[in-house]
Amino acid sequence: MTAPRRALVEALFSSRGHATAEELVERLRAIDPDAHLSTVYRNLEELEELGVVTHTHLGHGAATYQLVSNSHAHFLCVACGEAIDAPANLFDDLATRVREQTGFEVEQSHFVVEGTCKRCASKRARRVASESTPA
Amino acid sequence: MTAPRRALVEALFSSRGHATAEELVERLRAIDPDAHLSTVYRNLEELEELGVVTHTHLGHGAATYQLVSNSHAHFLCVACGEAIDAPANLFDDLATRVREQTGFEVEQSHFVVEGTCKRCASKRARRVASESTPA
DNA sequence: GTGCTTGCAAACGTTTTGCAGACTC
DNA sequence: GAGTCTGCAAAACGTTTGCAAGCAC
Repeated sequence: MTAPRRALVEALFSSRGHATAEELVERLRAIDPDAHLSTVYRNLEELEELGVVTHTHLGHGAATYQLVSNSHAHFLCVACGEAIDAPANLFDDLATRVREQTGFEVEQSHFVVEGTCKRCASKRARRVASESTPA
Repeated sequence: MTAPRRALVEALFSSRGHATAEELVERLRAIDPDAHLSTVYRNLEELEELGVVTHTHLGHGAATYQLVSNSHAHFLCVACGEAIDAPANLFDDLATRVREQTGFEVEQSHFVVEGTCKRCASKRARRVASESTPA
């Protein structure tokens, strides 16, 4: 247990998910200005093997890392790119049904459901409505 | 409509999904050896804007591209990395429930559900069983 | 001929790797 | 003292961009 590793775990604890490696290293640098990105990646990899941490790819950019105990599914809006935490209970039935039908064990905590968020959906609905009632 | 573009659409049609940009350019090169990756990316981007194509990030590597008409959800096994096509009907209830509870419009065709496939799950079950009954 | 499309090469952002020195135990 | 972990620099990987030449219309 070295100092950077301890600091990384603390940063993960205080981040409640959605933390990229870049964000994590910045938090470490508040404590140790020499903290390095590759160290963060190496430790995250190790923590992931130990089953303590998962990562998620939200959209195109960098992956976000979170403690398994904190992890949850996400809704990702393809229109505005916003990531929304999904209530876990929504997926209970799905997981059961998938297991019955296909034998696949869904890991609820670690995936991304894409679509359109409320705001963008209603924006789109308004636009469509105005287009179909020409001046 | 240029030759490479036509060839790309044909390649997409014949690929039934799961085709990376790299794989697509290779298929194009069977017809035109000079076909270039950046052309593929540019055309895919355009086709995506037109709503003809979607892409999905399966695991860590390159994104896979598919025709919207061909598209479907995927199960991705975190143990062996295999991508399994998911039956679409599994997500109908989920989509309805999510809309009701959160206002989010799930786009069923374009996401990845992670977990453990049947084979890896039973492998794991066997391993756990043998560990708990020591010689 | 105009304007969009291409191939190329070089850049980009994220992640991984090789190495020598520093650390933990 | 042995072995792991770190910082650094450089590479790898997928993707994007600027540019000049080439093509469709």
